[in-house]
Amino acid sequence: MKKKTTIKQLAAELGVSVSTVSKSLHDSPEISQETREKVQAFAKLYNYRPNNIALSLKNKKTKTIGVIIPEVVHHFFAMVVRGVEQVAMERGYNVVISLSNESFEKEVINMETFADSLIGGFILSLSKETLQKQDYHHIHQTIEEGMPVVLFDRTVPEIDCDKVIVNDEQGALLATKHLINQGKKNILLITTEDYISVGRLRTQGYLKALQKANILLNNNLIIKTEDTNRSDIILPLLENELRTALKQNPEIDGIFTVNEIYAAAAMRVIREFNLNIPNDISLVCFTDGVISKYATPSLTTVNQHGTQIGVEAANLLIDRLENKIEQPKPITKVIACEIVRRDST
Amino acid sequence: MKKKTTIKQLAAELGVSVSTVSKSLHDSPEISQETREKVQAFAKLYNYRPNNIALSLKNKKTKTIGVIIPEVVHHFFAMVVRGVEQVAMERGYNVVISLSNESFEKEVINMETFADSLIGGFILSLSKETLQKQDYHHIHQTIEEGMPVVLFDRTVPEIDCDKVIVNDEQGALLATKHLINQGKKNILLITTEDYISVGRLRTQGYLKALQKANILLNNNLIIKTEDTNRSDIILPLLENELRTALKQNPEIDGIFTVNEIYAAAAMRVIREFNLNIPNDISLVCFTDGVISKYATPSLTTVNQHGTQIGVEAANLLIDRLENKIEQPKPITKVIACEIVRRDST
DNA sequence: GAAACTTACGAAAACGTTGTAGTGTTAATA
DNA sequence: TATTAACACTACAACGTTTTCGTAAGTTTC
Repeated sequence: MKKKTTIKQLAAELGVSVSTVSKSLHDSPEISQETREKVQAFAKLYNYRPNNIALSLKNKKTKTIGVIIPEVVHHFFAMVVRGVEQVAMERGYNVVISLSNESFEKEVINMETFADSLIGGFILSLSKETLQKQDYHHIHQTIEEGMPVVLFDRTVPEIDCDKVIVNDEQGALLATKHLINQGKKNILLITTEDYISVGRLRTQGYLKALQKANILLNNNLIIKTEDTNRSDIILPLLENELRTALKQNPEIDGIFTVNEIYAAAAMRVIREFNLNIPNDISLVCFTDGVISKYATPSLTTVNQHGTQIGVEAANLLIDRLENKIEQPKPITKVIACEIVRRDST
Repeated sequence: MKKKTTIKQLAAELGVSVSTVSKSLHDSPEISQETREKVQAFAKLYNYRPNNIALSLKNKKTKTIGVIIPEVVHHFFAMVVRGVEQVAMERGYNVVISLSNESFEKEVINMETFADSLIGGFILSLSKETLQKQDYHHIHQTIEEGMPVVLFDRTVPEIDCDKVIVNDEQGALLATKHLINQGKKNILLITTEDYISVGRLRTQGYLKALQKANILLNNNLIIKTEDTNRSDIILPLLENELRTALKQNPEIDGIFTVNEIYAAAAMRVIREFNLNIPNDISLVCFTDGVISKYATPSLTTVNQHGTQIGVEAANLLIDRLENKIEQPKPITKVIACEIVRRDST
């Protein structure tokens, strides 16, 4: 077991000082060509690689960005991570991912642990619990300590920092309009309670689309559910509500859901009623994930460009870290959504 | 913007030495009760938290474990990460996740960057490209440098380290037996080429189950596909092969696929043929993910207990790091699979 | 009342690296 | 010949922390 080579060891082997080695490796003109080449050859031979911990201690900063997401087992967040990772790699940064599991407490602990150690800045999406509690002291404190923070997707106006957000309202508007364009007039919405900002915005987009098309709002056609992790509890309730809605409003000819799982539940119920998708009822949902792609029929979705969000967030953060942005005021980037047409409409 | 408090600052404020502060914070008996309390109160007031980078430099080790997975947008790997993260949190470790994107080169770069800096040990699953190339020098080198490595799921015998593996053969055997128990006799297998170890093992399990039930192997009932990320290219090919197989072997009454996506493709084709699942053809697949759960009908699957694999891997690694394992020889833990019965059988 | 011991604290080295400020040698200039 | 300049290198502090080894006082012991 050979331990890692240090500059000191190289210096001893070569009979020169530590400084000479360090400078040679950085091609400093202070050192003669000859010595430089000798040192570099030796370093290569011994497979020398600098100890980043020492560097970090010296530079008071690390080339690591921390990503905190509520969930990994989640298509959208995974896509964002992929985008962040891609940019970080290109620009020479490491990515540290941590999960809040939608818990306020874990989010706080994670941020503290990260801030304590190796992180230059944060990219994060708030947990549901945090949004419910509306307690953002940990984020404020981190920003206070001079650490750049980029919020994505689940953001709040109370926090003053760079943000990358999905244009949820526009996405929902597109989706609803898409259904209307197919001649559908009685569109059911399955959404979440309003404290989830994205749920609220998507509901707004739906309403706006109806308004634009001069379709009168029918409150019976909106189902709002609690948004918890326990889909095994939520879904049966949701399916029941949907059955009732379909029985009481047989005129329903389109359904728009704010996520894939609700769409999957909707498909199940629609099939129970022996209705055909898309002929009897068209179906569109938010989140262009695996369920939509591989369902039969495949689902038309609203793609939120998760990877692109990750890319933008990472670039924003790294630009801040490297002082490449003159503008001191926080920047908000809005990523437009796009309809992915498949067989359900 | 208030910068982070250091021991030095506390010492200056209190008019004592740095050593006294450090010892007081660690409740050393060398320091009087009175001083200790004063220092601790001050530390709390100033919101002091130790700088982990300095600690790492001093201790020559960090409380961080690196996880390298081929993909985040993948249910099984995401589950494993969740398990690792859970244990790490409990035992006071950080988790750094990085993605190889199934690329050999990225895997190597990631390992080097990690090894250079902040990592105490690795948990990883080999990329497909690495498996194809059979080039494991980067892993060997890391182990040589004294860093514990735990391999999971995609492992190879050439690497001598701790491993946590899924009992793929047993899982496949269970799945096939499950179909046989339902009275199915002509079971089609959709699997990957043999260089993917898990594909090979699953194929073996299928064969073994047939043998045990005294069912003669029919080679026409095995479809092997390339396993690339480009499912948009692979799936249409696969679906065509499946159509041919169904036409030529109308006696097929069960299908077992080695992943969810192939199962989704199978569902699509079965529906084309106007056959009923599970009455005409029963369907079982590996990977208990979202597709199986939310499909209609929901799919019977082989659950690989991803979270548990992550838990075992993390515990194994941390035990090594903390020298809690006397046994110097590598340990291999085998996690059994389990059938999750749903509506497709 | 001196030796031995305890208590409570401080000085300094160490971890690996970088950059500033020297230092000694040789060569060019006045 | 003395002064200066260029060159090629070294010494050392610093980053924040822990820990070993002192070392002053004060306290016991005989």
